Amino acid sequence: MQRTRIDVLLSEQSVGQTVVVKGWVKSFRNNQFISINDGSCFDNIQAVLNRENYDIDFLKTITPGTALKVVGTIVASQGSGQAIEIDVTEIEIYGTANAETYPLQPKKHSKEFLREIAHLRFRTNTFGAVFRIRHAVSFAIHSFFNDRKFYYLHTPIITASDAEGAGEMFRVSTLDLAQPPKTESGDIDFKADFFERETHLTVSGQLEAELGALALGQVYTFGPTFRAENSNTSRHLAEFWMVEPEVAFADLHDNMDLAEAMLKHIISYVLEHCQRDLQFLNDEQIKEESQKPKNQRSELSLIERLQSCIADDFVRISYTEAIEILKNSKPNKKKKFNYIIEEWGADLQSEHERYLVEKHFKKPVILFDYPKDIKAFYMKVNEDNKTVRAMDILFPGIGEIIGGSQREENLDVLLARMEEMDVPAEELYWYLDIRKYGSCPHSGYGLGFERMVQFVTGMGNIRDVIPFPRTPGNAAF
RNA sequence: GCCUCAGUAGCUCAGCUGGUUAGAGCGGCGGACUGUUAAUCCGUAGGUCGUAGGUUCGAGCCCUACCUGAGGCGCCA
Repeated sequence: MQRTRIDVLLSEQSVGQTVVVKGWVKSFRNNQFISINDGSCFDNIQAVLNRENYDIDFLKTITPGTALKVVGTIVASQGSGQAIEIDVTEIEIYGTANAETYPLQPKKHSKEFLREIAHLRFRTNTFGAVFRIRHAVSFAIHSFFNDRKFYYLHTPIITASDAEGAGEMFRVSTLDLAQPPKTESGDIDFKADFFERETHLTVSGQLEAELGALALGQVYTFGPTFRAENSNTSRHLAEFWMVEPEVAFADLHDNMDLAEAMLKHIISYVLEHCQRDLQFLNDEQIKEESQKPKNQRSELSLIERLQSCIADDFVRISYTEAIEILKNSKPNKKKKFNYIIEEWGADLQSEHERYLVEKHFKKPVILFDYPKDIKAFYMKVNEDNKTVRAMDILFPGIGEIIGGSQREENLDVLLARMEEMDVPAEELYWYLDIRKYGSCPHSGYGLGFERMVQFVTGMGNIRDVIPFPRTPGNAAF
């Protein structure tokens, strides 16, 4: 007999039907009630057995974590916690979980502890919900771009270019670390390496995505990205997933429109398809915050925050306007900021971004037209020759979730910028060729996938929204 | 990389200004009960108080170094 998934069983509620359910024991009460979860949904099914029919030593092997099969009839539940339950006729145990050593107890565990047992944390309510939602976010991204006729482009993970300027890179090499081959001048001889040149893990697929966009029209990448920065924060990973759409003939405003529509699509999709999981995370966070003093609690619950994000247009203001707001803000005047905003040109710190999003506007903010000196070489220079067509989308609690720009399509201007910023033009000849032959205005952005999942699930630490986080000093599992 | 805080039983934590046998809840184990909802009740075991030094008659508590974790900052997505 085919097994029935618990999500199907709970939604169909076919009383009288005989079913086979396979899953893991959440709890076993009274030697009679087994709560079983199979990962198909948040909720468990309660299997009820007649303890008279079983040996006590057999019943003792049914402990939290045990994998088993039950066969039985769906009946209306006599208890109040659930509508239906299974009247068990047969149990088969696949794998026991020794209660003396199994670390997951039916009690609250800290996220830090669960991070140390990341191989088991999927089995908890919280992480089950988080990883079902992570899947939904991923699926929503693909459906959004597919519906708009974007092509999913797989850009390389191993890259030879060291010129992307997006941070420290991880080296890829098959050379003997202890005794690498040397050139006559004593340098490491990468000609002897696997790719016959120096290679690293990618820090961005953008440059390659641009190549695709200028032929396929509109493309997006969605893949792993690696940064060897020594970043120790709740929103940085050394290995993370990034979504990078790139659109030909799009200017910065088209780019902002696309990004805002995408973010709203993802949020709507999750609100519609992950109700039960979201409700659980929502309630957990209310419970957690009830321990805190009132002024530290969030004004809106998780679900309210998500709903408010899709209800209104995001605020769009230029960097120059943002500086004016910040200059005149209370924390700036009272010198509460660690970095006081004094003049145009200052790079915004996360405290400033948070002020704009969380205090001043209380909704997502898109900042655009940044000073060129604080932005990357490939961003299009405005007519004022002071700013570039860059945009960052700032989200409450997360900060920068998207960074993007219209790209510089003019070859001479781009070359001048690369010269200014010490980006070696020879290495990027292929990137420049795009400006030489059939260049056109184009734009794109990068979305930090885990930051999006963080926002949607309300998880405070990015390490809790990726199955096996890689951070400085940590690559377990 | 910098700053701050923390590390006590398997987990979550208490342990007053340094004072004698280091506590609780949950979990484990043994038993009772039986339509339970992280079941309940009774009993019981479990700790080189992160590691290494030091101060002191005496250190879980004070000092130094290191390790680990968390929060904040920087780098960014």
